[in-house]
Amino acid sequence: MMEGDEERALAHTLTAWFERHRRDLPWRRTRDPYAIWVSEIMLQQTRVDTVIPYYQRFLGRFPDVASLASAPLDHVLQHWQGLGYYRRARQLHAAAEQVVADHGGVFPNTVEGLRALSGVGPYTAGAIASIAFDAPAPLVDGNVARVLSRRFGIWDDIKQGRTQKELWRIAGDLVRQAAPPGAFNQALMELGATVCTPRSPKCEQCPLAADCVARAEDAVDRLPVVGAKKAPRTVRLVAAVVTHERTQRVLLAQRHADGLFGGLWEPPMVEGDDLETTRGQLGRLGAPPSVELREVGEVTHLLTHRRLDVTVARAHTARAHRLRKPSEPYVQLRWTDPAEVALSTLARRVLETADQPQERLF
DNA sequence: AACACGGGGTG
DNA sequence: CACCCAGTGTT
Repeated sequence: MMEGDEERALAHTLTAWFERHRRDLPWRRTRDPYAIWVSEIMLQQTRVDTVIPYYQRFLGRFPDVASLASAPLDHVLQHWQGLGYYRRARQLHAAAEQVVADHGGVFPNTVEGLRALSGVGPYTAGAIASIAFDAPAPLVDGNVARVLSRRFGIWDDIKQGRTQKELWRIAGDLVRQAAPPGAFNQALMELGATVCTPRSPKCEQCPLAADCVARAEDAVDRLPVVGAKKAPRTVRLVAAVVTHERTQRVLLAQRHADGLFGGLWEPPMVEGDDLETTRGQLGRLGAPPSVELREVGEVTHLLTHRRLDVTVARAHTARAHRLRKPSEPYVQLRWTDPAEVALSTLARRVLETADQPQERLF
């Protein structure tokens, strides 16, 4: 058999399947590299259904790379609030400036050129190169890793560097025999997203079932192999929601650009669980002294690597005190309307909890 | 190689 | 509740 025949057959089968079963997604209605880039950044570790409304709003407000590059970062963050991994928004903005400044507003069309953009790693570079420019560039994401590990019976931990290297090699062998490469890469991911799912895969609908090693060995539910994950650490916090009585503005703090919820605003939070200590800590943060905090509720927020148990305390003040420069993790304090700034989902939930009317216990 | 980084859908 | 998602950058 000629070298590459098996790859060519698989690629053809999968691409043909994709033509019949592809979902109609907003970013599949364009060949604009900018729009495809935005979608790929949003889709990092984020599901299609979550991304769609964000993508629509974002493209409406920032229709091209120039409009994104010239927009204030705060506006970009506001359109990102709730999506998570906020560093992506900052890097997207920085990369837009890169494209305008270094490439005259024209997107790079090679993997190497794309890789140089902030926030574009090996996956995203392969995605843009293949989907927007039809370059025969491979890509491996969670879906592709799952499909390939099952189809070829790969029993090594897919998180390991060596296994990843092997997966990228296979993906490369396949995409080089595919036409067009962009459709093939999307087909691979689409299969993983809709048929070759992590649990309860629909093997009876799978175009690759006949040649699937995992299927043949009745091992579909044991592949891919993924190493054990660490349990998230629990952190106890107190959030202080201080409202200015006349204006109803709230004391909000902006987080440092690096780290958790980078660049977003929230009611000041300090580690710990007792209100007395919190009051002192707030002073250290530059907040008004001696506000009377009253506990009004509890919010539990789950992240991949953290569990945040937040006690929500509320206070009112008659005067909007002059604010000092806060200490870490905050960079600035402001009396503001929460609707006017970018909030994390945690901050939103804290504010909602503080807004609930207090019920008497009896 | 390990870790930080959000949020939500799914079984 | 556990799992994991169209990953990247830092340490």
